[in-house]
Amino acid sequence: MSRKQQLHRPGPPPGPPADDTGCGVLHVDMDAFFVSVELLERPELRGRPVIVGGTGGRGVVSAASYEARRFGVHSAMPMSRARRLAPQAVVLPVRHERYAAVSAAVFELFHTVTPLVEGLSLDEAFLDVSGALRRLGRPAEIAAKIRADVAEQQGITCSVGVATTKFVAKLASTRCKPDGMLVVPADGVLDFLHPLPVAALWGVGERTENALFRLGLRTVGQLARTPLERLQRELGTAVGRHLHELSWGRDPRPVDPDGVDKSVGAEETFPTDVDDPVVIRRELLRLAEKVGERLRRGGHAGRTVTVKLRRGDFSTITRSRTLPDPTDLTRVIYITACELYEASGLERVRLRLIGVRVENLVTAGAAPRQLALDDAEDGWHAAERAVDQVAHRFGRGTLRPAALVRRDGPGVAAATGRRDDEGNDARGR
DNA sequence: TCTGGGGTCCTTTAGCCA
DNA sequence: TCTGTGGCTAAAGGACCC
Repeated sequence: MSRKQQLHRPGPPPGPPADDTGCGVLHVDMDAFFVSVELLERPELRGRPVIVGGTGGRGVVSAASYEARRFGVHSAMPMSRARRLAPQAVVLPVRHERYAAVSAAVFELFHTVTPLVEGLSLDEAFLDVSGALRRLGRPAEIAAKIRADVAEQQGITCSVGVATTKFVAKLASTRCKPDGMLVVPADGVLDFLHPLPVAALWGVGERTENALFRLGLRTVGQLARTPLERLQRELGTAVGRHLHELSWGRDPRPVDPDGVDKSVGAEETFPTDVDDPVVIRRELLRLAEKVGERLRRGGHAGRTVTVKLRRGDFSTITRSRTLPDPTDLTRVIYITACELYEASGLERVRLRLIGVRVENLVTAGAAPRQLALDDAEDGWHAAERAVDQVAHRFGRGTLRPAALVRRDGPGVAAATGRRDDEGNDARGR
């Protein structure tokens, strides 16, 4: 459960069906998705507090069953705290591939309703059903059918918000969880919105909520009646305008099925803080490999490489460099990341997390390349694509840079002729 | 209590250039 | 020639989302 989901309150009491005329936007949200998928294979756990999340020393909760939520457990909570709050809870590790498979099936079902499906994450999506009314019925009927089909075909429940805009549909689905549906009629938007707490608004997190409290604003209605200029002065022009628009139910964003990736990144929190540059560089290589492989798989290349370094005290810096040409090469990403790390002044500082990200993405085929480098680059491209293919066929890690092979690992380590902790020089591999 | 990992978007600052 | 200015881009940090 996200912080937003903690704002959940029971929906309106049952009454005559709300008027869904003009409510072409559906927000479908799976209930406790990761937990629900796990329960498909572990039905004996139904009705018990179940938590899915990182089981290591520094893990957090990814999803909690509604039984676990009764103990105050919610997503993003440190697992150590969750275990204290609900010691009897069953804790399961995250199995991303499993959730992705169920998610793909659910999205396939969405596409039988409308091609206008905008996924927000594995477990939620917007659907624009305004073009499907003649074929499938009124929006509320379509929503009910989706809920029934998901339950029947996948064995899990979802909640659906039905409204005129994405933002209101999303709020509506949150308010009717779990296993519910809520229609917000076009002429009832402000009645629905204005009593809600400001934190219900998309874009109001802890910081902004506190800032709004300092201004004496606790409900969406109070925010709506605050002059735009004052909001912009206190929160910044963009955020102030954004929240003011939302508070009046104005959200012109269409359901956009063609979202393109803007960046690809990978990061890792160490089990314990690390200050050994050799270990850090080896992790940078591993992360660069992961990012490079995903860039190539997605047909992307990017111009800007960013490294993220988080100290033991949680303070975080980022350092980035924009390259002359877009790249999808692990080698280039790794070299750049190492140079940024070395120039950061944090080489002997204890770090709890490092990350590598590539931004300013373009389609790989369209990326310009320096003529002088083309031959050498082609060689690296061929080599890295070969590694990708081996990984695809035999599994990740079958072929890997010598620097990533542990001395106690299977066989290959001996061939590198070096100690594991010397593996910091893969830049020349 | 002690904070993951994948992202997007916004703001501020600084340098470059016309 | 010097100075101011505005646009643009890059870099860095931070808030927020699921």
